[in-house]
Amino acid sequence: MERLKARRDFLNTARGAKWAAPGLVLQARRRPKSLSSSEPLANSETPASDVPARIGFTVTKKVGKAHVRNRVKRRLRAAATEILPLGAKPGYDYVLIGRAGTITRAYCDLKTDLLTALSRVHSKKNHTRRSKPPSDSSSTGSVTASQKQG
RNA sequence: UCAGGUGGCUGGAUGGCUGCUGUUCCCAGCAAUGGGGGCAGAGGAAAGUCCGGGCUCCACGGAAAUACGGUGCCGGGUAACGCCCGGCGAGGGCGACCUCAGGGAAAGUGCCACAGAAAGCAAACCGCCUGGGCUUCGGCCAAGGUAAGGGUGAAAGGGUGCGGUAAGAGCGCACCGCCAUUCCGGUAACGGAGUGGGCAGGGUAAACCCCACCGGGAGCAAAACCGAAUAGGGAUGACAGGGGGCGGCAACGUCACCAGAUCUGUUUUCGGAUCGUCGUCCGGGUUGGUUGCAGGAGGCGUUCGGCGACGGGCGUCCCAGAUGAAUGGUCAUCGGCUCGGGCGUUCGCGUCCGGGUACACAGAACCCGGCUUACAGGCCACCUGACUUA
RNA sequence: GGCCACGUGGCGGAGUGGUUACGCAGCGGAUUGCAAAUCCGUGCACCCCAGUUCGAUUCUGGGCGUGGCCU
Repeated sequence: MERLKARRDFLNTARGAKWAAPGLVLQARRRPKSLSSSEPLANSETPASDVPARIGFTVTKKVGKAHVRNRVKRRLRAAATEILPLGAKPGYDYVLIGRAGTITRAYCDLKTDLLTALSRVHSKKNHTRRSKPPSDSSSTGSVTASQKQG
């Protein structure tokens, strides 16, 4: 699977849908054609379904020192190569963010975390983060939030 | 047996499934490429970036000097070092052994708060003593000699003891310390012995400073090469703006009109500056790619020289090379750690059963020599002290 | 990866070898019918560990943390 390498792609993906599991955080976004930077071949004639999904990893310094971050990235990469061919959609960019609990979480739980995060992200794929949150949050909370914004 | 000291080593193991990077071989293919196999793949600190080099670029006549920074007992090792080895001195420990930025304070300057009479040049607050004067006989006054005692302080101008004296004082003597000098040992730092001097010269140089030695600056994101698309720069060639009317399907032709936009000086009048489209060429070089980039002050073994650091000879081996960054993920068994229980015990622990487990510190990024810091557990060698037994 | 700078109350921010200013914030009081403003008073600090020194926030060494630059 192709990897995300440029900082611009990571920032674009962070504007998409997001789901936080106990073991990881998943961000996903359908790739716009004009912003596909690292692929000069992807012109407008190829449909989006032929463009493969891409995956990137982010582990910040808050998680730990260098060898801890390496280990977190390896576990996320192993889980992604197992799970993403089952649940990833073509034309999407995915970013997996490691957390402090990634290194201690059991591997099967990590895989279920990734599966639920994929389904959650795809269920709210039409909404960006700026729009109203989906029906998970209670109605009173959304009302107060809208009142505060007003 | 217990308690220590020094030096060195190690840093979980095996297997199954499934991945990554480099390299090589085989097969298919014109090629691009695809499939399969073999081999190699993190550390003692890879860390901190604190020193020293290699290498690259810049500056420069070889270089030297000023400023600045660093180092600082002596001798050796090394490419070099602030590192290492051996020795010396001082301090600590019963000892094995450990620690030390360990040159110069009689070249100069500064500082030593508070307290204290006095903080650096010698002086005298309370005191002590002598003779004199006055006296209400309690003492007081001025002169002189002292620095033993008190008090302050981190520090008060050698220390202890004896003699000595009106009281005292290196005033005299003994020992210790200090200074100068001679001889001996040592390459030297330094040590030992003798003689002389009654003793001057407080501390601070991780305060300025003096002396000796070292240092041109920046760093592989250095540097070299290849090199698009877009925007922008330079040269050159061609065309020159806007809306309207008329003719024409359109391209375009023609007619008159307006001279444009931005910034700015100025009260205004009035000025000043910049700005178009297309083609070709040149130069620069952002994403990216290649080199730099792993055969090196290399590792291992052996032998010789040396107390040692280390050096010489011989043999043998090629041993990570990623770039959003590979060297793994997961499962099982064993091992380790830990918890609970049973048994034994020389009370240190051993063994059996069951449970848990995150399994020390920590991830190469151009390379090398050091230093510093972090580190569960385990192993080896030598040495010291105490106790017991023979 | 490489190269630098800085750590002082809750916050900002001076300072120097000898018990650390100042401002805002906090607390208490005065003033006011009640508040604000004003005035008075008060508490809270030199990142950590060693060394030099009689004495370290300062000087030196080592850690830890924060920030910046090169791309």
